[in-house]
Amino acid sequence: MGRHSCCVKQKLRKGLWSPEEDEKLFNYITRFGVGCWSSVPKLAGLQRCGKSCRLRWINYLRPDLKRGMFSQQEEDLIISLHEVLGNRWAQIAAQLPGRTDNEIKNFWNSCLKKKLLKQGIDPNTHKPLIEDDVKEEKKSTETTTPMQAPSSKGPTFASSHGSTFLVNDYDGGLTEASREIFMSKPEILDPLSSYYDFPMGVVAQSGFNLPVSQYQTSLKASDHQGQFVPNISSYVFSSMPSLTNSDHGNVSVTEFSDNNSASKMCSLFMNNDQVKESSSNSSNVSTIYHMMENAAGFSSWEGENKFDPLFQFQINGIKSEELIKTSSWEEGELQQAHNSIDFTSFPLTSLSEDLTGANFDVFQHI
DNA sequence: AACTTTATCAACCGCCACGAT
DNA sequence: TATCGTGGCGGTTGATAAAGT
Repeated sequence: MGRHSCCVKQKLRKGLWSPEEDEKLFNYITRFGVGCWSSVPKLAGLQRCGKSCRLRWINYLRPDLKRGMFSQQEEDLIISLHEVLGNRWAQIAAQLPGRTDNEIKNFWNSCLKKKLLKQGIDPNTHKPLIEDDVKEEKKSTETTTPMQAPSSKGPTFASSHGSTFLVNDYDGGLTEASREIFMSKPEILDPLSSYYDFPMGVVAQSGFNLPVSQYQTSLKASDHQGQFVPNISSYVFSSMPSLTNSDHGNVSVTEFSDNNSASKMCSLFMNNDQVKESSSNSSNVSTIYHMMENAAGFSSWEGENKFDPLFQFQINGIKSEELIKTSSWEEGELQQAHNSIDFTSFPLTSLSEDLTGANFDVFQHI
């Protein structure tokens, strides 16, 4: 049979992640950044393979994940992009900030495919289905094709964060422009650009649909020199596998709006009763971290009541050998991490430079 | 209430590409 | 050139919740 997985070979843990594991991984990555995944489990004290850690971070722990229901715009964009890109979920995800390829893939397979079929559209070809096809499709909805034939139902536009691109021309052919945009130059579409459209400093609105997850986060945009500023406003680690939206309840946001975006303070208050309820409903709840942030803010975890210097190095994107030297890492590991940290893959790296002096406070540990 | 079916989604598997040696 | 380690990707599985009977 096939190869043994790395987890089997090394007798590592598999399956669902515990809140403790999440915390360890999150702690590690936020402090030291994303470097060599294969060394992460060892350094973070996890009995997992590097691949598993990577996946957990990308699909679940990353602070810039949007979570929650897909909006109609997102849904439309996914369909448009799928028409062009086929099952290239990673490329599709690159156009939807805060969404993971896994999430989009699941959404496609569980919802969008069926939706299109209901509308009489072949989810593989995006062409109208004839009667027999509908029956056939319903029998085998799981079959997919890598690259779809162009649509013949007229021009198709894919909207990506304020910009709309012609994907198919009237003949149903994929336009050269769209090929260029979606396939050769994916970076043209700033995956974070849609956040620029968000109201300043507004993290969440009342009734905001928080995800069915152990971990929640929200983002805000900043017009700060056009740079994206992630807003880590709330973290909840628990072992509850799926808190419902209503479990998280209403989230209220207060915006302090002065002219300095760096000083904008967003405060997020969770209803105390809801917090209590969430906690008491699960005896497994191990940790609830509730963080608030200032405009540049990010906080270290409870127990380290100071901002970690290496993290500061990372999030500010400033080379600082001095800061690194203060880390407790072994010399070799440090150097390796220093060399291997992928700043572009970490969402906090694009903080604008004028935020470098910002304070990183420890917020509230519930 | 008990059981079955369906839907959802986190996580794993296996393959591939790429860089280092 | 061959081999190995690693990261990334898409397909698939399996656990769980929700809905249906």
